[in-house]
Amino acid sequence: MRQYADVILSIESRSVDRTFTYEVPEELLGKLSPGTPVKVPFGNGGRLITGYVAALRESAPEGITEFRSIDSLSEKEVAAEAGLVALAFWMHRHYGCMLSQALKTVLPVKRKVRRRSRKAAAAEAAAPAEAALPAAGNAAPAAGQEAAPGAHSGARPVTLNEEQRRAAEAFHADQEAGKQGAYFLFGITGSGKTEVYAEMIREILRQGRQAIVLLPEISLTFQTVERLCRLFGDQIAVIHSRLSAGEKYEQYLRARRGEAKIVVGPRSAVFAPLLRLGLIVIDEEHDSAYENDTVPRYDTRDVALRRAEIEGASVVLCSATPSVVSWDRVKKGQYRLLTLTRRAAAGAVPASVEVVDLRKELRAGNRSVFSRRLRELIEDRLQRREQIILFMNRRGYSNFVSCRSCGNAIRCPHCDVTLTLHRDGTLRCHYCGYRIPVPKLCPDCGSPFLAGFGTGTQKLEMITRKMFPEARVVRLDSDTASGKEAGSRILRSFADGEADILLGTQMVVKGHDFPRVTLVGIMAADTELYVSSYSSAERTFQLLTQAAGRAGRGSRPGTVVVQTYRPDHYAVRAAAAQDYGMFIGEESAYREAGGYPPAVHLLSIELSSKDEKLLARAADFYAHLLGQAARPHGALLIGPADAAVYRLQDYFRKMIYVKHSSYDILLCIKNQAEPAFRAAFPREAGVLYDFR
DNA sequence: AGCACGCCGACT
DNA sequence: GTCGGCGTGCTC
Repeated sequence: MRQYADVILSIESRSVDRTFTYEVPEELLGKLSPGTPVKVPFGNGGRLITGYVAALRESAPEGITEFRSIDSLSEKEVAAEAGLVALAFWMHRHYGCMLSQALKTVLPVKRKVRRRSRKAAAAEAAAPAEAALPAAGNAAPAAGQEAAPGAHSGARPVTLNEEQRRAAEAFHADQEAGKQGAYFLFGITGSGKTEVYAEMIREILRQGRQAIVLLPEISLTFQTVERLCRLFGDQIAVIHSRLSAGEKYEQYLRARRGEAKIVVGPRSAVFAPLLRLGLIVIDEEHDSAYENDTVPRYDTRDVALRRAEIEGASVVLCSATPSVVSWDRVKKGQYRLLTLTRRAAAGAVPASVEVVDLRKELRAGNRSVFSRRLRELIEDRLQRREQIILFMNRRGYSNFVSCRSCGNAIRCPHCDVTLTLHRDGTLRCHYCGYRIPVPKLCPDCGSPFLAGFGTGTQKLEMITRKMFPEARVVRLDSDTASGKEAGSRILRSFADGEADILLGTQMVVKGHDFPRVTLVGIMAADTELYVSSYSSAERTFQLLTQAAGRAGRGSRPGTVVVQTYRPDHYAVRAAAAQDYGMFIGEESAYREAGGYPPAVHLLSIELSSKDEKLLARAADFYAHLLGQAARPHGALLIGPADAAVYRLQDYFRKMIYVKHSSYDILLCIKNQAEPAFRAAFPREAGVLYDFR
């Protein structure tokens, strides 16, 4: 009996982007399965190429008579789980990337751990779970939370409130009935979602299965990681960005050997090779960190759902501010909804929110970044020795520097954006990193009258220190958090009460639990609203609600001050009212009327080139091809149009959009038009596809 | 990707 | 006359 194997080659080229069928030699019969790495002869020279078995077959495919034989097993490579191979095929189809790219994405990177000092190795052997924690972590309890003696001994029971218990029991009932499925755990900020999914994980462990917990950014969610480590001890393998490739691989091995039952990590952990996957938790489901920004541009939420389907596992998405797409699926019954409506900490109630109209402040003669109300409340909190968070969605010192004589703002020579002034006297591009010292004279007209406009976190820090000299202030943004563990160190010191005011960008609002914070100030609520994107209102609402959720998590009630020039905008009003229903109602109507996801599926194509003329020709040609492919399906073609930032790092960029109610039809249109485009522009223009 | 075959310019 | 440019095409 002859056996054949379909093999995916490790060659990244569209021309070999399919499987090739080889004969299985006698000595390899029974030794191959989907995911086995092999060496195969390929091409005229018959040189040996690494590939992965995709499937085994008993009969040869039609139309081919001559077969080469698999040479040998490839010992150097890591074997893939069969489920992950299936997932790679799905990603190949769903995101239009090459099979080899999809497979590479799904496989752990095998690399040796560099030899460490004997001391470090000994410490690790003594406390394996601690080695898995973020470097500075070591399961130190956060302020206001109980220390957990003997945390490493295993799972510890937690008491859930009535609501939490009901949510967990709904999951348990389904599990006992053998029903796998997708759930949406919708709970207001501070309602104790972590405890609920921890309970679900416990159920999965009881079944002898394993779980994956996905978090948006590990360094900024160290509190959640620590809580999970306290609950599950050394059953956890934590994957975080500061681990070397070898250390990551070691954690995956622990999971595959079954030593670790739970893998906690960022989006790439959705591919963790587990023996018996039972549950994937996606915490803070709405976070844009779940969208991969390089090829393949996968959406972790969809990958998780697909992987769970392949392996017969369940998925739980969690958020206080569900993404519009996920909520649409809840409404369509694709996710079972579990709801938490009350804050879990004893006596904690949702914060009260005050909206301050900055236009009125200006009219009243207050030109400071602090409204009178916010200033008053900060003074009050400082007096009562309670903590404050200030959120400002822009880093640097001044937004831009412009000339008072000719009015020109100083721009990046590589990107179509203005340069941001930083306190060290440099002008920086936040898109490409370009930096120069601030010029003495205007580069356009030679005038010495240059001035910075707008406020970033650095300037806010300076103003805050000046206005509240007695306050201890720390700043958290990508400038101060650039070091190894700088981000979590700043957050930890704030949690330990070493500062009164924490100010910074998005990073300060990401799901932290600081019970002593009773005031959150949102300095400019509407900056995001001026970004021209169909999802800017969604991002604004999420940001404001998450920021508001940082206040009043302990026993003292919290207050949130939202400063804005757009107090009438529904994203601001809904966030102030902490009313998700109000937001989603308005937002769904807007998406429906404008023809944006989830009302339709949207394919965005970004073309880029250093050659502007060539780019224009390529974009026109591709739009023409796509138009031809789209017409019979009645799909809508938009563009080509210049990207929002037309020039980025010396590359010009144009966008083409295709809209249709069916995802499959969008894929089909892309697949139909792409070969002709590639034939005409083989490599001069970069193309990036994004399916929503 | 890599390696063949293939048809036009300046070199020992 | 031949050596070699890289355009096109194929690889189970």
